[in-house]
Amino acid sequence: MTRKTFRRLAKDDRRHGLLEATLDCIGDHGLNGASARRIADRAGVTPGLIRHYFGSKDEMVRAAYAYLMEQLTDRAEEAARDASQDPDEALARFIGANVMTPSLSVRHVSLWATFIGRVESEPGYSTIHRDGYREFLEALERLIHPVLAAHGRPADPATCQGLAIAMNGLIDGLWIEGSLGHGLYDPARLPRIVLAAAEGLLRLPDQTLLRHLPALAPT
Amino acid sequence: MTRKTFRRLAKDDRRHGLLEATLDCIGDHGLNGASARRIADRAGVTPGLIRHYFGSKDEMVRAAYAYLMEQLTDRAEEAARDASQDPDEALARFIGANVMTPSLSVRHVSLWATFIGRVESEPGYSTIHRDGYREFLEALERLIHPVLAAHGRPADPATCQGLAIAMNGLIDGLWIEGSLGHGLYDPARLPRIVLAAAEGLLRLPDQTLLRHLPALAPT
DNA sequence: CCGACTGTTGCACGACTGTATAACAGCGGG
DNA sequence: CCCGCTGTTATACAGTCGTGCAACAGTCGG
Repeated sequence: MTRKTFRRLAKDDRRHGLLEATLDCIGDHGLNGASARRIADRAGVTPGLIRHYFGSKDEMVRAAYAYLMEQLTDRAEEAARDASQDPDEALARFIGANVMTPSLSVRHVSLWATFIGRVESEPGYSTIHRDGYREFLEALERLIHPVLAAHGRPADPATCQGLAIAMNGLIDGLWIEGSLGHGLYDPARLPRIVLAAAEGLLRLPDQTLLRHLPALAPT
Repeated sequence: MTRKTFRRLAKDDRRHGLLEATLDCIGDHGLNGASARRIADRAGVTPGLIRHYFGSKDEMVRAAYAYLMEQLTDRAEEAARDASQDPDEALARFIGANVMTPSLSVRHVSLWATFIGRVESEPGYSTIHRDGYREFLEALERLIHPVLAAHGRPADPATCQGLAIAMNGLIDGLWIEGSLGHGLYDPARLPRIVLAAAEGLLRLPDQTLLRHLPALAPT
């Protein structure tokens, strides 16, 4: 009986590996099938390490949720930062990025949904959810405001927030259904659909956002 | 050791009771904590009955998912059926109903999300999801078409479907975030927000849908 | 009122769960 | 080069999981 050989990793690398393995297992098998043994296996370690790094499996799953939300919001904000100085284009890029790969991902949606399903009852989840949602909403408000102002539309905070709430709903809903790829329509239609809808939602002139569609072309 | 007294129930009543208990447990404890013993307990029976009625626990959970989706789509279509002959009002009622109680329910969203999280990997779930989604989408198309036609807007099938897809996203997203009640805004604002957004999305004149807001007042 | 059908219980089984703990071994500092 | 720190493994444990099966008892037709 020879003992398994191993490498000692930097604290953050090991944590990172365990969190990724946790998300992989939850995505593949649900919170149910994501047992400590399976996760450890996927990460290439033994279950005891979970205790060492996170104290308990529950704590690790909670950390994985926060880690996922951070990934998602970072990616969205990065898409907006890529944009040129044009506020219209920035908004179009931000909105469009959410319904295209890599954001349009069945893995991400599955994980997101799995955690959302536990937000109500699992202690600590609601805070993680609220923080992620608020961050997304505020990013949206920051992008919407200059666009409204540039087109001479009312842009007071209350109006902006209401529009951001609606826009967030639109994006979330299309992101979810698009990612799940049920085959009822071609997901390639989504960027056009979402930008057209966003234009209407904000009462912008036709093509204000849609004309930036080519800029969204797959990298 | 005295044996538990019991009543023999009609097949459908017992099935129904088990499905409700399944959803209750999944809502409270997730797919994880919804063990056969706990579900049976909640239904007031012993775990053996699950095998008798559904063959296996997995099969019962699958049935519970289908049962939930049926509940959700039925409720939405009922809201539209309540509407008067006015297409605008019918659409407004349908849209609004989805972001008000009883549809706006953390229990329903939690259950829905839990199942969505498993659509990719759990055999049989994708069919249930697709059927539910298609039914919702088609209901939306049927409601949108006459409204577009009445206001002289293009209403060809492709346009209608694109708008229904966007509208479904809008409704879903607001339903989810609104139900979770994270405290970032008052959910009572949602009917106004969603109707205003829907008007813009469909390029309808102002107040086309919003003027039916009072008709949505809590029953 | 009784017999029979079957819905329902109670229990046992092996597999798997999370985690506590002791022993081991990789790796950096001297 | 080797010592010591600690990241990592291996093992044990009590609890829970889903479910197969035999016995019980409610209910209905006669």
